[in-house]
Amino acid sequence: MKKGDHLFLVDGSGYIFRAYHALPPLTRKSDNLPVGAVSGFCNMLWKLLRDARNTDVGIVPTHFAVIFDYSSKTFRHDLYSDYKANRSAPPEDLVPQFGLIRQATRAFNLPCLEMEGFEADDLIATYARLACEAGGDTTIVSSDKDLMQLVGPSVTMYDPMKDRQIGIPEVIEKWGVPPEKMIDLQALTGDSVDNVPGVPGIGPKTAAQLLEQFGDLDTLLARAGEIKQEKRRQSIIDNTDNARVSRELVTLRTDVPVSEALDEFVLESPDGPKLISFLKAMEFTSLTRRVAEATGTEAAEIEPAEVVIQSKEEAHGPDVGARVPSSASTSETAPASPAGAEPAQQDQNTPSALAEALAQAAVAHKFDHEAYVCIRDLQTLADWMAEASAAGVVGFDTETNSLDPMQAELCGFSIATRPGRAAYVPLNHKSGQGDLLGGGLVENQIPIRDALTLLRNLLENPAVLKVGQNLKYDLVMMNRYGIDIASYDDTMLISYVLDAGLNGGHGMDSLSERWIGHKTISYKEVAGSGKTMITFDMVDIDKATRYAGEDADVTLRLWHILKPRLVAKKLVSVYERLERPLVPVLAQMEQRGISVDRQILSRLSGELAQGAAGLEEEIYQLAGEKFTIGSPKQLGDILFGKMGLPGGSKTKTGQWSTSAQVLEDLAAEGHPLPRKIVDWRQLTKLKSTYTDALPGYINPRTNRVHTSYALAATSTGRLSSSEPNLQNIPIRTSEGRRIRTAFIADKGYKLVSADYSQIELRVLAHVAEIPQLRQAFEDGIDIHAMTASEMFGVPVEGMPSEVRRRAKAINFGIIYGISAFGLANQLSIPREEASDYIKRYFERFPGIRDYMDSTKTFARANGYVETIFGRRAHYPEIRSANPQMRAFNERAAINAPIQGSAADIIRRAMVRMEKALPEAGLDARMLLQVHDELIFEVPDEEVEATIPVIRSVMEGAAMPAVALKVPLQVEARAADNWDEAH
DNA sequence: ACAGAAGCTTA
DNA sequence: GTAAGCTTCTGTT
Repeated sequence: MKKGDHLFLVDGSGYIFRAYHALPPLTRKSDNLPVGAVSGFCNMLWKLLRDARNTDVGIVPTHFAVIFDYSSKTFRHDLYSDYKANRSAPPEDLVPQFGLIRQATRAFNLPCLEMEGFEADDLIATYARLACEAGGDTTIVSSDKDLMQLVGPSVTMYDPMKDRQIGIPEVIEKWGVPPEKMIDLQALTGDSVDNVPGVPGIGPKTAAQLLEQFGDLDTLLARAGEIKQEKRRQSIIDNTDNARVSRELVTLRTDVPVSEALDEFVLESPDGPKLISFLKAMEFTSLTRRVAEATGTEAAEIEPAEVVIQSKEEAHGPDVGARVPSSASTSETAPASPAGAEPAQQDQNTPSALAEALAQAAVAHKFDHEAYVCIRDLQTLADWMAEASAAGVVGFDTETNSLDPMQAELCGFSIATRPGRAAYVPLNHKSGQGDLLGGGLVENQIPIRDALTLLRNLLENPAVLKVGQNLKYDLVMMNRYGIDIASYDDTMLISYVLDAGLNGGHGMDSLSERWIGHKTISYKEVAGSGKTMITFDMVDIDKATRYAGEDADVTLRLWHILKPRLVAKKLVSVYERLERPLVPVLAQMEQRGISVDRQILSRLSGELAQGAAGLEEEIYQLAGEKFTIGSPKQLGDILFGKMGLPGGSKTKTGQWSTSAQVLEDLAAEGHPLPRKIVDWRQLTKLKSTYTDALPGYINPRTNRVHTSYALAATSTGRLSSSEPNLQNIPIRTSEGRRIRTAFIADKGYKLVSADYSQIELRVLAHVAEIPQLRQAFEDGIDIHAMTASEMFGVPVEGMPSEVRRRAKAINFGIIYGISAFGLANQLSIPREEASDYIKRYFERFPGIRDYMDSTKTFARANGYVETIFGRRAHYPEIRSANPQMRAFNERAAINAPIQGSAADIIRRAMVRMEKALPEAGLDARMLLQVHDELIFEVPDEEVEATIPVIRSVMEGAAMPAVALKVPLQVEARAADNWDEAH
């Protein structure tokens, strides 16, 4: 958010009531569902978004959010227990519309905000303040007088029903005081609707006159004796305290601990199909038509969305009654304070106190595996589904017969509704004693179709938050059974955002020990290990219930503990922008997989085998005996013992090093054997790791290779790929590149590879603000040649390639937290010479040294470093007393913001890409990510149209969160195989 | 059957 | 000099 930006904040709850009373009642034709307020709300939003120029606002918003009351119970009740006491419950036919209007907001692709313990007005006040501080303007879409105190030079209000703007003059005209005195005025007049006492006998006219006379409330109260009118004087003196309390009640909080940053409210173009789907479900025909026209969508082809109608008990909104989470109210045990947490002393209803109580309950509630329920009939399952949806948050876990979600079959699933309360639903457990065709199905399991029908309602209901641990697995799994999970959190990812780089990892077992102090049942205990390991469908159902129930229970508890910490550490937007949305994107990519040509690999494998066999003969000849070439120990004995070659370095275990570097050096001295070893290693490496292993990963069902991406594996924010790792497919040598030719597009498709050019150096130029680097990238100059020219005074024209090569190595060295030792090794030059290069580099680019020093200082002070998007990487050992350890952590800390920022950028690109391609009407499918490269499968005839979309999404991926001072450049090519596309 | 070291592949 | 994962060999469990 910056100067010139314009934020619209819609008072959603206020609008509901006004629309309900002002507009004629309207019901959905098919089932008499009341939807009058929803209709008014949708029309109002559409008008604001599409026809802003035709309304009195006349402004096109850049940022937009809709804000709701969470419930009527807020911190104000503790100031004044009678606050809003005389409010009656909302009309029956309004209640279901609370939830529908929130769904409408999401259908419009707009942020939908609410916070327990605060009124919508407090959130509005807070965001208006934040916008103002960022230099932006705000329009509050509401006509509520309670919000008028916020009006100012950069904040106006807009009444959408009267199409009228309310600025400073309008406030004065209506109330007789300027906006900044509205609080004092309301404190005097009170509010009968909200039961704010005020001073009896003082109305707006008198209040304005008194404030005019005395200036402000405090002065007025202090000098009340001067008031001439006897009754008025007495009333004010008698009600001094009431006036003060009233002032507190009407003062809006501008310091709500909001979790979303303004930048997350950037207005995005409406998603035509999504919106139309909702409008159709509501049966708003004329608005559906208008939206279809404006977004160029064919409405007839869109199915109505499934909308969830909330009951009075589930609905959030003003006056539907405070919801006290069940786990807080029913926890019998006295909550103990978890390590490092402050005891909750403040009142129970502030959001932080509530979260604290829940976190304590999650730790304190004791584990009772026998209490977990095993669900074996439909009615019990239905009851649990209802309990889960009433809870609003549910721990969820699937149990399957394989670690590979692309091959696994569902064995059952578990849910938890509050700490200690969980259930397992066995669906596909087999008995050990089966007939010849295999184990028979155990009796009394709910038929999988019936169970999934009920489960679907829960998983696809966006009003219920599903909490998983490594949810990508369950997402892929449920996807394969035709279910799309909506609204979810992943405790593994929350932990990763909080603690990347810290000890312990982010698996459920270690999180449970660390945060709850509870050791979970290990998988080994239920399924055994090694040869005798059984698949989960063979596990005894009682055992499975204890294990699976605990998984869901622990996951939900961890969520109660970890989620509030995101808020406290201001990492919510990292989680919600860079982690959570990537889960379904990666789930899709993994499910798509990529085609690999078996023939090419097997032909290559044969050639490699032949080459290696030939080399083996020659090696035995030269060595004079047969030995295991692949054993560095034996090889070392041959080379440095038997043959007496000059031994280079030794490894840390005291063995002779036989690394490629050592062997290359020996070869350069004219010894024939080392060269053969190097070549042999290359061939056997390619054969065993790639040509022989890859075909084994081809999924028999899909005929494609499906890698698995880990989101929470690296300290910097990069992804990792495994089983198979498709991020280290060879490219450097011509032999290796032949492996890439085996990665092919389907018939009628091309592979498109799009990679960021020099993204880490560009990030470095941005964060360290190096003018020459920035200029060079701006001008599209060869960056390594420019560096060489600056350092060695050699003109770029006709520069010897060796000079450029050295500069390139130095540029990379800088990114890796350079050391003279490392650079000397890389370039095979003396350490003194490398040292001299570095010194010269720092002289030419002093900003680099500043960046490195300030990063080290920051890391030492805080124990972590940050990317440009706020992701943290922890390096606690940077304070180590061991100089080697310390230096290593310093280099890692220097590298992490660079590598991590680049990783964040491509993550943002991937999240947007998954939406942008279909929005552009393209069938291109994103398949792979290799750190700075994305690989797509694109229909032949769409290649030309797709590449510009890919480029623009990738090149613009940092925006609008960060305006890079250096342009990003993406190179994209299409071909039949990966080798030619790259 | 498992774990660590060494070595090699990628960005 | 940063960040990963996989294979082989080797010694321990």
